[in-house]
Amino acid sequence: MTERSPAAGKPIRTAITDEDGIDFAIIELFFFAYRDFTSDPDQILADYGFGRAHHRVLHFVNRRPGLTVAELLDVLKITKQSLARVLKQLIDTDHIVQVQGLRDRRQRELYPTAKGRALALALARPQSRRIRAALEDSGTAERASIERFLEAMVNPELRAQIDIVPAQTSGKKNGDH
Amino acid sequence: MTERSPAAGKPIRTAITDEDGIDFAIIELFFFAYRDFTSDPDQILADYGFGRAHHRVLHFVNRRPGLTVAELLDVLKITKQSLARVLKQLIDTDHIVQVQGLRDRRQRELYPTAKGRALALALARPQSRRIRAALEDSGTAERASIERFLEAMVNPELRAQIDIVPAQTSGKKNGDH
DNA sequence: GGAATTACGTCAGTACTGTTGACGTAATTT
DNA sequence: AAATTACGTCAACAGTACTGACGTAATTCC
Repeated sequence: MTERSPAAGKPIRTAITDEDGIDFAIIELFFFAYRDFTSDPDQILADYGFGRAHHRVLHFVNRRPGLTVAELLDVLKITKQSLARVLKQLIDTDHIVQVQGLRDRRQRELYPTAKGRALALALARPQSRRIRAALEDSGTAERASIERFLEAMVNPELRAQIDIVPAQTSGKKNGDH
Repeated sequence: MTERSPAAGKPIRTAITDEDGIDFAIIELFFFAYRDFTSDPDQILADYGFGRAHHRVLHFVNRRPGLTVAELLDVLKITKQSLARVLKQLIDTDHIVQVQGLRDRRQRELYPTAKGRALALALARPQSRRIRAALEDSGTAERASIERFLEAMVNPELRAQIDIVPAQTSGKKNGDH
């Protein structure tokens, strides 16, 4: 009974290889890297009784203050109901506030509070530290390669989402005059 | 009532920036990239009634045939109970077989069946295609940078897990004579 | 050889995040 | 005035993760 099921297929004893041109090396690296990348904030979130979903909402509301619920759903690619619970908790705990839209009063613009801003920063800090460490000996060229790669991994139709953030690396700040 | 909660904090209307040296650009790219990276296999898995957990188990059993349950738990960093259901389903559907360990008969060595091997390949294919497309115009140097970066993102203590896979890029196959 | 430990399976209970579908309301558009 | 849109909410459910506990067979320790 312990051995194997009666009519089971035979065990394959050779490791899967890069046959068929499958890039297992990067597939696996990506899995490990993302697992550890998310583990840092997870520990902080646990103190607040929050999960990864809260983190994502908090992140994007801080990155794009004033975005509407519909826009947030579109960025996160989850359903309204999934967002509802999480968003409600963030509002109840005063991390996020809703402001009625000016143009369209049906819309709720989402903004972080000072508390929400602080938490978003606290969550991003270890992740950024990890990235900085990983790029330690890398020059700007390597960094550019990595950014290009990650961007190219995103579905083309959705790449627009990435660029919504107000470019602020250069001197171009707010104000359009 | 629609406006804002009574004693809520004031909305912050400026976007979070790279102040404090936080690398939001890569944090966000990593999120989008991983989201889309996992979306391809998710669709295939749905046809089988499987989820992401099944994928991960299937992947590692194919990559390291003969690994034990304990080793698998260590790689996936999940608990026994989380693995149990998923593994049971994969065994019941004849994707994976257990073989009693030779050295230690308490251990169950896990092997893919032909069916399990085929599914693992089918799941990896779109991911590999996406990676290849993302690396399209990249040379070997860029690829190396990206691999180095991803590896450096993994917790140092756990980097050993990555190297367990039998190196097979070079001619060194099985057999030690 | 007997006791402790290990590897694994399993049961119970719970939490978080995600899904679909339906319904209501207020605001905007046609 | 009617249709549509943006949002909130309710119900029901699924997948994946957790903790803690218990049992069994095999191995190791003394």
